[in-house]
Amino acid sequence: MSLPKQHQQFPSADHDHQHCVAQALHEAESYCRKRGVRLTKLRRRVLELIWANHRPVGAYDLLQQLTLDGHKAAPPTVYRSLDFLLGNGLIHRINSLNAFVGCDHPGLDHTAQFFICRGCGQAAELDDAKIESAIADHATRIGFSIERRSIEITGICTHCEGEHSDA
Amino acid sequence: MSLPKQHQQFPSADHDHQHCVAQALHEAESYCRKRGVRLTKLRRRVLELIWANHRPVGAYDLLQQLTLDGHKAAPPTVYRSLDFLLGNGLIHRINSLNAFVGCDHPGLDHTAQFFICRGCGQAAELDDAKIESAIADHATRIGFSIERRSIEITGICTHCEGEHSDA
DNA sequence: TTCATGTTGTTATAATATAACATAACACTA
DNA sequence: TAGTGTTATGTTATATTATAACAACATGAA
Repeated sequence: MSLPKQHQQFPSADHDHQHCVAQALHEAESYCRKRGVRLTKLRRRVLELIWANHRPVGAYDLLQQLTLDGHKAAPPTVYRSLDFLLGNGLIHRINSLNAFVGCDHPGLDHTAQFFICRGCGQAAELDDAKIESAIADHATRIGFSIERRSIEITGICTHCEGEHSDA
Repeated sequence: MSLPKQHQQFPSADHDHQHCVAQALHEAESYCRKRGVRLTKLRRRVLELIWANHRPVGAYDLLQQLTLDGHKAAPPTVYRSLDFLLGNGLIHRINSLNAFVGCDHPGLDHTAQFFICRGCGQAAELDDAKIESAIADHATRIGFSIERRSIEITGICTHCEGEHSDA
């Protein structure tokens, strides 16, 4: 029972995950209301499924979950919801995994870096000012105008370290 | 005529690209000899095709090039060469583009960051110590053991800025 | 030459993602 | 509240990216 947000940290195994999900959905609702966009039932459900844990989820996993719900869905159903959620900053895409993970502080223009544990599969979203400024500085130096970042660091998190020798 | 290496910079349009390719192939050969691995004709050709310019290239583009060569190739042919080149640090994979780009300073353990211009499609490979140490510091702080990095910054390079209003 | 290993060929298929058009839901207004 | 434009979803087909599995060939060492 701890770590109300995954922000900057890997959540411990016993954290109150129901709280993460509830808060994420609540924030998404208020955020969409504020922006005047519609968090439909389908989109809300997809977001909820993505938040099932702190691991990035693939589009076809989501599709399978929807099917288990009894929702007869096809790929475009999922991808359109994902596009909406991405476009409104409610989720992030993890390119190195072709997968999607919830964002715990919705907002279009925040930067983000991900540490991804190959042991437990969890992803921690960071917003490290030093990393961001180091990148921004380099961009300035070479006259590059940044539009998007994809910063994905893979390895082993503190909880998994030592639990198994390697894999 | 300038910029013998793409390192840290976007190459200008008129740089001596033949030189880039020749040097990359030469370095690859000596690197493979040193490591005792075989840069076969096919692998060398794939590497050469990747170095055709400073833009990341897709696997199926390479396949098409090989076919134009008269080489009747199938996807595994290309992917196996790519695996070899990746495994020996001769190319990098750009996850956000599902594409591959030549590495100009072969070596397995170097870190790398990419600035990718959506105007000209070129990718500049950086090795910025400040970015790397900012990431390493954060990893240390949260007890994360880094294995792989994928740092891809998309935007507009200095050569493309101003050339066209937007797209 | 023979064997072991590594490389490439070949066929099939998996996994991820989008195009294009039809239908349904919603929300505004007359 | 019926009509209308817009947004969202359903549906079918297909594009794009990547790998599995096994056969054939090449290379180098004994």
